[in-house]
Amino acid sequence: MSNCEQCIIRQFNSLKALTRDELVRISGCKTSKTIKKGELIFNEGENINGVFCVKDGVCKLTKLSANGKDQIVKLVVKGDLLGQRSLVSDEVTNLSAIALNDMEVCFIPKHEIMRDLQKNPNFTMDVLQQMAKDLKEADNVIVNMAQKSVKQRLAEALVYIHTTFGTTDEDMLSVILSREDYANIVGTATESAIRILSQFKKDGFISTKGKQIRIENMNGLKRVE
Amino acid sequence: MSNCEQCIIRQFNSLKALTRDELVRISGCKTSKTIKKGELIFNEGENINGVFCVKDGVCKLTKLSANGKDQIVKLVVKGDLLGQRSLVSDEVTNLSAIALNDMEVCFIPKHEIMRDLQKNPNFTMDVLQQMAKDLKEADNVIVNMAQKSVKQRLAEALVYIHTTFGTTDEDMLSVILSREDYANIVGTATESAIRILSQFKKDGFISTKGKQIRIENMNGLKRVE
DNA sequence: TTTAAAATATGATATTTGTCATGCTTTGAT
DNA sequence: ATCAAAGCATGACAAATATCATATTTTAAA
Repeated sequence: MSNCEQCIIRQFNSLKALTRDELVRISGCKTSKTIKKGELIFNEGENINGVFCVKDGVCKLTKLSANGKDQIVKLVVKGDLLGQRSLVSDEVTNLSAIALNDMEVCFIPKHEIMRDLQKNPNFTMDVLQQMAKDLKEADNVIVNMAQKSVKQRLAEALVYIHTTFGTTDEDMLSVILSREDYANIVGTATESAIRILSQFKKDGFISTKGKQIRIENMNGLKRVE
Repeated sequence: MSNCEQCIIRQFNSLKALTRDELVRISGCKTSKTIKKGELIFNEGENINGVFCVKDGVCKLTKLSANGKDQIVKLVVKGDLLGQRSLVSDEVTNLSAIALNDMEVCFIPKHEIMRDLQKNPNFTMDVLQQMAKDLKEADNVIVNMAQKSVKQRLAEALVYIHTTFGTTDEDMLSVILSREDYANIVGTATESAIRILSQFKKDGFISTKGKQIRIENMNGLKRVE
């Protein structure tokens, strides 16, 4: 059983605000999980009752819309805490989480961490700060959705994924998404996403090798209108 | 000088979690302001350094997009706290706030309320809950923006404004927005918003009298595709 | 009250995006 | 290795939305 106190991942999220004693207790009650690519971590409408600390891998947070399509609301990176909102509200979650590659996560039950949330102001403030940041990002997404073209949004998504998740040795984006995923990030039809990616290839902005994508001209993408 | 302890508005936001002593102190340092319709309360990029407790009136939170259009991200009601995020982060605000009708607000300086945020866990938890709720709503807006048609979004906006802000004696929506505001809520061209409102009139879903709008057939609006 | 400016309305047209159809590739299970 | 299923690609067309032009109405200032 690994140990939260020694876990480096902690530094990247609100758990860094916990004291040594709190960490020891959390260490004792957490459960580690391995999640395979494509697996569901939790589903919209479930009661998740805890938070997931993402030690490795990436997952998507999606929400089913009325027309039956999934919208990807956020990509969650290594280091993030998943399900923070479940700590604060007793409602079921409004999002689903699905692994985009193999993941390592620790699950910390709500009732254990709630103690800390109530007693350690540093921890609470950190959670609050994280949520404020999420909210600000959500505002940006709203504005982009409302005011930018599909092509611009897709270009930005590629840049975002490049800067956030980085590249492989061959400069390929290290997070591999299906064309449908790209469509669900920018909120368009799958065919439209495919067409625009093809266009980007013709323009020399990207190159592809199977599902892998390499950005060839970052500035080109940033200038898309 | 009015008194926070006796103020009913408090019941509608996180300030309800403050103790009597805390309220007395807040009462002493707050400033009341009257804001006229159309006036700017704060501007994107400003350091607001406090929260506004909205005693009366409605305002819009907007964000300027790259193409020069304002996107309305949220409408703020009587009872809401405005600028909560400034408490948590030291960054300048990412939004502008503009009054949609005459408003009464109290401004509470950040350094005063921060004390409470750090010392009263009930208050902190309440702020946290409010932010979690805002975040959930923001997710819904993202999905709607991405997946629904302009017509659907505009229909929903009308229903939302009806249920949230209510109507006058004559059943007119009590919040009066320009067509441009409607366009900026749903993220479309002003002409498109105007056209769709005209269509809704022809369909008998709404009637208008100047800028005022009356919903004539709520179910019709809810069934728009 | 008059009058200019702003907001609303609507037509014509261009552009963007979605939908349906069909063929080609890749992937993964047997 | 083979084969079906899933994913990718692209054409043809339809629908939604944006843009530009111009008239009409409303609003607010002098």
